[in-house]
Amino acid sequence: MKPENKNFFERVYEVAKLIPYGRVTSYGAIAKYLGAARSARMVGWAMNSSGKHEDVHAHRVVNKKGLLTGKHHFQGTNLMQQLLESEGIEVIDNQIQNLEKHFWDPATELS
DNA sequence: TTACTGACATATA
DNA sequence: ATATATGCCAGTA
Repeated sequence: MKPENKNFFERVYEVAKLIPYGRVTSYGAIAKYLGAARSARMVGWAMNSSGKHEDVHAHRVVNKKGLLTGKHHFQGTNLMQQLLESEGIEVIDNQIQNLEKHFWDPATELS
């Protein structure tokens, strides 16, 4: 079955749901996995609508620099950071430390 | 309808 | 290395 049948957004949601505990990924990685490496913005936009998808771990999706750019869109202020820290990820000043260590690439992990 | 914005990334200067 | 410009698609004004 071809996942391509689904809409771009749904695929983004699926990948976001597949992100394992204590791992993070980047918009570009997801976009690339979906075949739209240059549509990273859409990934973030999809996350914006993730409010309808509770299973989507939007807080585990960060930009290529490991910077919590989307934290501003979360409820409070440091909710996203605390969630990541709660998973064992070290986050300082909205930036993930040891990003490579926590990075989770769908194209690699999911093949 | 067109124009602008947006949780990014890559290319070029 | 930093700064500026462009692309991607969808939503909102």
